[in-house]
Amino acid sequence: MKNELHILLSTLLKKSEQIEEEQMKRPELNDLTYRQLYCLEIIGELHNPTLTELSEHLDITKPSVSAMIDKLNEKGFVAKIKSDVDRRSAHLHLSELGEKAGALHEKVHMEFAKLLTKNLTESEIDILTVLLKKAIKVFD
Amino acid sequence: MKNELHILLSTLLKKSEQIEEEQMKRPELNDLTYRQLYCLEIIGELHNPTLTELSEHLDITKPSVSAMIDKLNEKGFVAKIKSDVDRRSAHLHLSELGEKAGALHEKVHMEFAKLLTKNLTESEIDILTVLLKKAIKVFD
DNA sequence: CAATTTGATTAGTTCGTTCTAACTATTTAT
DNA sequence: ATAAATAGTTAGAACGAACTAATCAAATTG
Repeated sequence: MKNELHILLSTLLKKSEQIEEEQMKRPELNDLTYRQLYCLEIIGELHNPTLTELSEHLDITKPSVSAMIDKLNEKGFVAKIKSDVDRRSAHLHLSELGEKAGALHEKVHMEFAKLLTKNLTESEIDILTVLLKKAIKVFD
Repeated sequence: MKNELHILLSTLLKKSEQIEEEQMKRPELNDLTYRQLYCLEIIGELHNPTLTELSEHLDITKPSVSAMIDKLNEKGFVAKIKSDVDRRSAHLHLSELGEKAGALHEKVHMEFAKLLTKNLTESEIDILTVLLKKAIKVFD
């Protein structure tokens, strides 16, 4: 019995991984790799970071980031905008396409949640919410 | 209110991804890549497949699989055992280390479930189980 | 039995991701 | 104003992951 929840959660997690994989194949993502997508995600979170800032957050060297951004730039996902304040540095801006791609991870989670609540009534959703909120405290 | 569950699930999924990432860094995995780990997982599921079978399941060419297996063999995760029935072919066997690595994904899911139920009472776990079982039917 | 098919390998290529070392351009500090 | 620090780039190397084309050896089939 106790094991049952484990199996359910395992199914759940596998499903979300599967949904993500499917989403990665969407043609507008132009064969983005997971790494490149993650990069866009972080750029979105940091709000137009410089190359150095991005490099620190990704924990890879600046030349690596530079190369990666070049590719994302060629593919039309980001633009490098020279700073007026410090003319050595440039800020990374997501294009419309880049924004969409960067939000994909979050979107997958949302889609997943929507799917998961499809078979539940309002009150069941409320109970589930309360339980998960309690369960999740363990992560604090 | 309705959105709250979405956010909770998003947190949950992110946490499971984070746990997986941490597990990947364990030294006994000997710098296995995600792809290599996945390969071990599939070998485990297929029970000593031949190279061709593995190639079909991974949906990559045989030379690609061959190269990958060579690396996993060097690292001590798999062995190639020549078949007695068909002497052209070899069956892939996981070493003890390979077994453990291949089961990691499942183990992460189990660990996650255990963590998640830590703050819940028995009856709460029961309710959660019922709700998730109902919710999960949407995937059939 | 000869011809074809099949299982696996080898050789060579491409691309992504990362590194270090060395460089340019600009800004800051002595 | 010169020296030191910082932002970013370029060049060159290494590895992983994938591909195609060609080959070898064993098994199957006509």
